[in-house]
Amino acid sequence: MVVIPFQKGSNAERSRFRNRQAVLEQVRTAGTIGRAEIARALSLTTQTVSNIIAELSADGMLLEKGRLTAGRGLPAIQYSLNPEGGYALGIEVRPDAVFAALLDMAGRAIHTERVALKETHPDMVLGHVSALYAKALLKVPAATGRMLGAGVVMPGPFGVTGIAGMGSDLIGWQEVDATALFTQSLGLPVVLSNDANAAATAEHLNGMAQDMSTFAYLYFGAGLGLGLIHKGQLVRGAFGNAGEIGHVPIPPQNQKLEDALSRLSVQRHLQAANKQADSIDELTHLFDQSDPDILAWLGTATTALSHAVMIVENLFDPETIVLGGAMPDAFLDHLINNVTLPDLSVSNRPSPRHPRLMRGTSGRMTATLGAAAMILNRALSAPISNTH
Amino acid sequence: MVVIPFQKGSNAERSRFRNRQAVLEQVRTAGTIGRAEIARALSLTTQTVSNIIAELSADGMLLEKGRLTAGRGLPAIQYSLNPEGGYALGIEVRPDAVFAALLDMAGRAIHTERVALKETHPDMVLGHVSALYAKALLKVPAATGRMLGAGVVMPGPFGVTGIAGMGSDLIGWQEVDATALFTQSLGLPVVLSNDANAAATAEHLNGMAQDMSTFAYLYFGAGLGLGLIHKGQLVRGAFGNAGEIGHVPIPPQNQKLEDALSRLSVQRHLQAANKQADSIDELTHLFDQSDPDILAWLGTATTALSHAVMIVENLFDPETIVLGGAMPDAFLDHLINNVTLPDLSVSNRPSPRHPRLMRGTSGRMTATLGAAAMILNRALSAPISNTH
DNA sequence: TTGATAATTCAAATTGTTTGAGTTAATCAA
DNA sequence: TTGATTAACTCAAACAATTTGAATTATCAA
Repeated sequence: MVVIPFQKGSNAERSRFRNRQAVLEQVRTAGTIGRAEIARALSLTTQTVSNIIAELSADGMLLEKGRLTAGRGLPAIQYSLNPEGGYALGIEVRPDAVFAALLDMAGRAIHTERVALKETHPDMVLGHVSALYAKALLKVPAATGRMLGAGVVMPGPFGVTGIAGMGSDLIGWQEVDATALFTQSLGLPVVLSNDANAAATAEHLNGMAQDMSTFAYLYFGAGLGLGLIHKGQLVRGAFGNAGEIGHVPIPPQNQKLEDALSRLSVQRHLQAANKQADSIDELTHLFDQSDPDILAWLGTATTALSHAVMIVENLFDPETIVLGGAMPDAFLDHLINNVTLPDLSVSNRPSPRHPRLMRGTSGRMTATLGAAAMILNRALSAPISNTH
Repeated sequence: MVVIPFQKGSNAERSRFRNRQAVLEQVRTAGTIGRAEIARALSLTTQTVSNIIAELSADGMLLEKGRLTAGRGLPAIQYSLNPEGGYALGIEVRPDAVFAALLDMAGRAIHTERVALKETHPDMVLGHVSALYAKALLKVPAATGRMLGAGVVMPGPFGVTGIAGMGSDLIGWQEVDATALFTQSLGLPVVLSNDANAAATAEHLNGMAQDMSTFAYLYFGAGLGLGLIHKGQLVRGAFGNAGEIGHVPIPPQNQKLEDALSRLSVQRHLQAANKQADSIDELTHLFDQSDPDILAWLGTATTALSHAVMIVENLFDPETIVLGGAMPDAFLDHLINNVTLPDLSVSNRPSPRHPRLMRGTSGRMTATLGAAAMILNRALSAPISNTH
């Protein structure tokens, strides 16, 4: 894979690179599509698209899918992405474990694995990550030589922020250039981000938000994170720490949002009642039994969610807010069905195209899959250009 | 001015357009600069930059500024923007008045004017706007034929939102395509936005935030708005209504942020004390006398600001938050100097490059000048490309 | 069967950038 | 003062991409 660095000026070669990506994006979003249609969508000539498709086919990125007869004229040869044309590695580093997933270009998880982590110092983590990568390649030999890159998800905040130690930051990672370390260790292009951004990217690529270019993702991790995609691009902030919505104080007690709305919050609540449910399955089980403590927690969580929605909708005006992450489906559905949607919001429209809240991917691997999705997204979408 | 519509695919001609804009951006940010330096910054060859500069000079966009001898080698011919190379019209429509400003390419206001408005129906407003434009051209004949476009600022929210009538929306504008109306009426390319976005753009182009690519702008209008610039691009949201931070409830009373932090808020506060101060000058005067009601208001406003900062910093991770708008400088300075900056924020860094809060442009015309700045920004900056 | 329509290909033309050689004007060092 | 070095700039030719226009193919509709 040729990696072209960010350049401000354009020339023929950079145009071609851009057009290649744009063609891939068209094919991805359409599923299967012919050259002429791509050409129209991109304002290019069919000849140009033909040239690019020939190249992509030769590279094994596209598959020919026969001709589609649609009305008059020569039926168009259809193309679709070759799922085996490229692979992306997703890595999620948590304080107690490392997760890995290998996705094919269609976004399917071909292989997943986790290892427990005794300590989080970089050497330790990098060793595990390399081993996981090697194992994935062993399990999926077809991916050798076709790796598009690795997405890495780590607990933020990134960089030196003065609130180190207050959050969930990993010990030993405050002062290092994590991207460089992973790049060197894996020998792959690396994209680093937090769990919420990764999950949002996955939702954009393969999930509920495929047809939206501007949406928000409320990610339930240990705390509560916010992933923002605006005009197809992640909003990461100046230092990569945007989306820390969990820190925001909410009425009436001025508590932090994530004190009421996060996995740690449920677990603390259960603990106070001398109960325990560390896994998603256990939580689901309690919910299915209508456990009163779970229901009580969901009550306060619902109120908290309403505040979060108020903030996110009025600040971002998203098409929707997707809820996902390491929470049981049942919890997310309950929250969505019972929350009071604020009236005083720019998202309060008479006939919205999408519900204001939707449930996205959930489960333990959400962020890991999202990490890989960031790589796929990069490979399969055209750099945005001109908002003028 | 050739207007090139948004196209996803690239070709030689579109590359040239992009490179022209990129060259202009380099010249603008540098002030004066030589070709070779531009070429290095854009990863283009000096030959290419030479060609483009020849074209721009012929178009009257650039001025030659002699040679700069800097070390060895042939001294570079310096170029800078020709202030008279292009002009931008700024229009601000308020419920009771229309403001207009004509800026040259250097961002200087050459001409400003206002007319009172009896009613806000589109025909009425468009008539006034056309007249203001005609008058501006009469006053500044050099601008004829060199207009880059018109920026228009109107009270949001835009589109149908179900909270119509609750905000400050203009009567008669809910169901119309305002951009199309202004474009047709003025015969110029039009960019439409809200006051906060316009002010933020101005601050980015000519103000405190020139060297920042990601920052937030808290705009004091009648209410409180938030303008967001992320990686050099405005974050407008899916429907153009992002930034309505004034709606967000804050502790302890769950009141709206703008109930404590806006011009209407001061005025209501004064009214309750049987005082009145409708203009910025009158407010400044009261402040200078240490009026107790003003000081009391500033006290609650400071607390409210602290909450706003908490939300904005944690959600966006900006380089700074600029405070500006239709408020006296003294008020903004007082707020900045007395606010308690939240500890639990990703912006709480040990040695920040910029203060977390800064005062930007203030005064009655802030948004009007910002409206014109949106046009200058569009003409003088390269479309963003590749965040990969 | 025939004409219209639409996708595709081929070769030539076009646009804009890059390359490489040469010119100019400055600094630096002998 | 002179010559070597450095750097900006120009010119013309080469290059890399897209576009253009004509020809080919396959389907639909009358």
